[in-house]
Amino acid sequence: MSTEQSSPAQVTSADVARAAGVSRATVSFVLNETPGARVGETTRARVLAAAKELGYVPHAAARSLRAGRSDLVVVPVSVSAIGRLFSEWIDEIETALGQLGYTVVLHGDRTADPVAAARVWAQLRPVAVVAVNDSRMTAEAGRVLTRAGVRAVVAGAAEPVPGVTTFIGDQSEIGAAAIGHLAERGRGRIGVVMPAERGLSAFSGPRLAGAERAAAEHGVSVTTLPMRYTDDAAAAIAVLCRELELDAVFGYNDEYAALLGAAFGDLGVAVPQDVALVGADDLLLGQVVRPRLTSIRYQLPSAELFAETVDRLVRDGDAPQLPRVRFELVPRQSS
Amino acid sequence: MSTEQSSPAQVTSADVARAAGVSRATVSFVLNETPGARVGETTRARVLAAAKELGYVPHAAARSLRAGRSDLVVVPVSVSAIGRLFSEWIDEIETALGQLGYTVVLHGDRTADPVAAARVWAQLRPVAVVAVNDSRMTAEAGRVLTRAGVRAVVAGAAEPVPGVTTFIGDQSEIGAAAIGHLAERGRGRIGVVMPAERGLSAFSGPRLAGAERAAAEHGVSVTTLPMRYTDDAAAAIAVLCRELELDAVFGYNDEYAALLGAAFGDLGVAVPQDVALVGADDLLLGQVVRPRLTSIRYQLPSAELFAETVDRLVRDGDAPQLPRVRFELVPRQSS
DNA sequence: AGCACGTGGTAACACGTGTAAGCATTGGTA
DNA sequence: TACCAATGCTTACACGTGTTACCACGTGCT
Repeated sequence: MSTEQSSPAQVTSADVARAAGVSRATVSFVLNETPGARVGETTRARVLAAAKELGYVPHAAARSLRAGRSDLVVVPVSVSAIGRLFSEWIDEIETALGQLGYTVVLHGDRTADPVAAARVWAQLRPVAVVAVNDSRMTAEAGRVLTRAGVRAVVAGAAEPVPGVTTFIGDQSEIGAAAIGHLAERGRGRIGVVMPAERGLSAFSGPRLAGAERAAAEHGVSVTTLPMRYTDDAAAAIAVLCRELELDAVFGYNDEYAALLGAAFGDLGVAVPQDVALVGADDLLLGQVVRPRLTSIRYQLPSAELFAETVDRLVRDGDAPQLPRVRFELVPRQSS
Repeated sequence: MSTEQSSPAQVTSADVARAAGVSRATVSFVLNETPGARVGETTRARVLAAAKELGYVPHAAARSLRAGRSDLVVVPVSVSAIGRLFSEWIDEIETALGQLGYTVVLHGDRTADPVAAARVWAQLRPVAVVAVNDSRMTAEAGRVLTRAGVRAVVAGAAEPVPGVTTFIGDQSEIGAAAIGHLAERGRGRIGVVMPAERGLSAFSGPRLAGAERAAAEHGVSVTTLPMRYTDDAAAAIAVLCRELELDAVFGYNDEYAALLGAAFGDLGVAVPQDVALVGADDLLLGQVVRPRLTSIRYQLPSAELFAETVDRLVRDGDAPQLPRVRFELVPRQSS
């Protein structure tokens, strides 16, 4: 009944060695093309054939356990909480790091406690953790990771995080730019949309803070407008804006601003005549809606530069500073 | 200079054992709360204190190597290639599986060859691979994974994949529903947008096939319109539609349809009078633009049910069939 | 013959963990 | 006193891999 060739549950390099009639060490030399090792041509061919025949796939855990380090890069990010801008950037970073030989995985847990989250990442013993837009990368979280042998700990934040390679991009500048622009256009009673969705507070908090800072400078008033990303919520906020007699709204980003803009239209409120509207992130969506949205554009560092920086950190333990993220206002029809 | 308490590069359970003055086995018993093990109360406290003091984090690779299985679930998905609908669903699946004790990671490589991709996933020796919207989960890829000890291999596809737990949702029904709707409204010369973006062909191919099938049934004509997701490309396609005298367009999904709808507006082409427009995926975006987009709604199984199915597959090797994905046309102003 | 040396390969250890098996001590019972 | 059982802990092995050290075997040179 049972045939000899029924393969074991897990195909290991020992199985390949047995099939090729050589030792396990030889298999390792052939499959990894180990520089210093000498293996005969016929043996090499026999090993490769056996590996292919058995469908051998190396065990990354065992490999990294032995090597003392993995090729894993963990990127904490909640897929539903990022717009197109960051999605595409992260996609490019994955590709760029992949070409450098790293295995990138995204991890989307929403553990609130930074240290608990860091502990989860640390369990995987990655060679790098890259929190491009995750506010949980605190100094203490960084220590947990460093202690677990993570070579490159990178965070995007407004200010340097001690012990962490910080990549500076101050979201509050976005809020400030939006309010400054509206104030210059003569608006004085300004609403600021705060998304109620989970996972977005890392962005919305700083944007609001920047808005309030700029409002104080320009002598205008700011009202926070908590809003969920639904049709009904937008309609309610539009009504509220009219009741409060606001003459401008900063919509957090283009998605929320577009939704609110449509609600204004349904209500007969003219944009920008009655209410000026400013979005952010410069998504294509802002050019799909009418009136086209005034927005604020990011200039993120190229994925290649970013990947190279991570690679340097892993290999040398040090790397040149990444350029600061720059923001630029793009005026369109809505303000 | 050097103090005794400078901790080693990697804190292991042996370090904890040394600090607590017990054996490594005892440490394992305490930290894992091993059912059959008996450890005294004072010893237990000493171990916990030492672990906390040293900031010990277990090594997932070593653990799963010893245990023979990991708690990893790999979800192949390119973050930039999915809309809001799938993003939120995947987010919920992550949460649900996380509560069942799994560690979910998203992996976004775009290796074209299914077997090569499967080999990359297999290296991580996950306990499950869940390809909810990845066309690379072929029968052969499934074999590679099964051979590597993956217990649950799940795929979303139009037809059952041999050897893989398939979760049926036929994207071609979307194209068919759109064309059927347009034909019933008296449209006869219909364009079908095909996105040129990488990673979307898994969706667009079946949708086009369904459209062509329905067109043959209803005796209407179909023209494919390859389009990138940019303002300029949409404008060019709009001009093309006018030249070809099309009276309707199925826009692949709401995002592409909205972009094209705006281009029609700029060109003075009236929607739906001159050209009817149908999107898909029922994104909120479709209700943000004017006219509101007729769309096609998905009904995906709940994340909890999905997670439970994966869990069953892992534990029992078998699970009840997931409900088929249902599609429903939502008529609005654009058609 | 004796020696050096290149070639092709193997044996054995280490990585960090979980757990089965075993050992010492203690208390209770015959 | 002798034996059993429970308690509390340790010793030792296995998981799959990479790599260092070593061995066997020619072959050419002195």
